[in-house]
Amino acid sequence: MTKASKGSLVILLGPTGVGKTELSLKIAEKLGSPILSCDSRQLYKNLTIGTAAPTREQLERVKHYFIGTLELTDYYSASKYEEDALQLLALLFHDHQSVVMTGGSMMYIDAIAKGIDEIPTVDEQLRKDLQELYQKEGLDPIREQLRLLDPEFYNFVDLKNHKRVIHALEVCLMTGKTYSSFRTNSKKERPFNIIKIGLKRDREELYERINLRVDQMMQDGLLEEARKVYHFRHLNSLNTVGYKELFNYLDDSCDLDFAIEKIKQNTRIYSRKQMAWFKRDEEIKWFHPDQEEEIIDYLLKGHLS
RNA sequence: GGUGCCAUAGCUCAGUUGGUAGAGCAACGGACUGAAAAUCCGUGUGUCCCUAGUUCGAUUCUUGGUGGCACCA
Repeated sequence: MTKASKGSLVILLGPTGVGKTELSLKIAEKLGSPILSCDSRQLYKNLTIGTAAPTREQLERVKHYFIGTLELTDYYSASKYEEDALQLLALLFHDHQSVVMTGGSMMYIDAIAKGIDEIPTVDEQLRKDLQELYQKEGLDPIREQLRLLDPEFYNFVDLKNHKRVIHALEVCLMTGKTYSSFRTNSKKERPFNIIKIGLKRDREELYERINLRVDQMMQDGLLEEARKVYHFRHLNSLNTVGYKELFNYLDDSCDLDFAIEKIKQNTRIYSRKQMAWFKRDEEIKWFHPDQEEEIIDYLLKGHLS
């Protein structure tokens, strides 16, 4: 099989607010590609304003996948995304030479580009039970069990991070094997080329865009959107910047201005975490979002098959 | 105009019986494989308002300013 017949996945990544959506449309139009969203929150229905999902007009310009396809109550994960996206890509590469993937969910991107280890999905009841134990007795008894069942991971893991500790124990209890034994950390081969384009702005510029975007979201009716999903507030899908802060306001535990400031602040912090993650990825070729021509040049001259 | 109180980190404030200072929040750095917009870890960034004294040494005490607040006119 020649390189040319494989097809190319152009991954457009970068921190929130940098300008991925608009640029992804231009590039997809230029390449005649569909867009595959890689955003752990835009996947959900009814979160369009707060997640800055593509607008109806934008969705009409280019065919999008993985926007608003999940119910707020649906369970989802990076590994499920890997599965779903790979399946879809196999289909799309039948009649497209390239597909544009865009989004900022770091682990989802890596799940596609590098793969994620095969770890069994945790049984719902077991998760509930451990959650209950954690609520009642704290992390100590869970840590202790993990120490006995998987000393290797116990020594490796951040013991203060309850999510990691609990998940490792879940897997141990469910499979009867150590969690470590599932962690191979190997890079998976993909049947397509991968080109990573990173979008970057000066911090000051990015922060200003984020602040303005939050104000715009409020004008567009974010508060109303949050109110509509308020009764689902305990779900993971709504443990999301832009919603959790407004839920506090709706609970009467802070005033609206404070909630809005918190949204801005938490979005800025999130953007930094994204940059910290992306910084380590040496496969990324970085551009400013205004460098549309350069990016397309880069893709056409030798990088696209 | 008079009297009193205050001035310390980006903000709100502790504190130093005289040996150049510390909390919360913010800010910043990092980790990250099935909940990841999640979760967790780390870091003090400072003309202690200015000036002149006393002192081996002043952010701390004294003098005089400047600014703010309160009360009295």
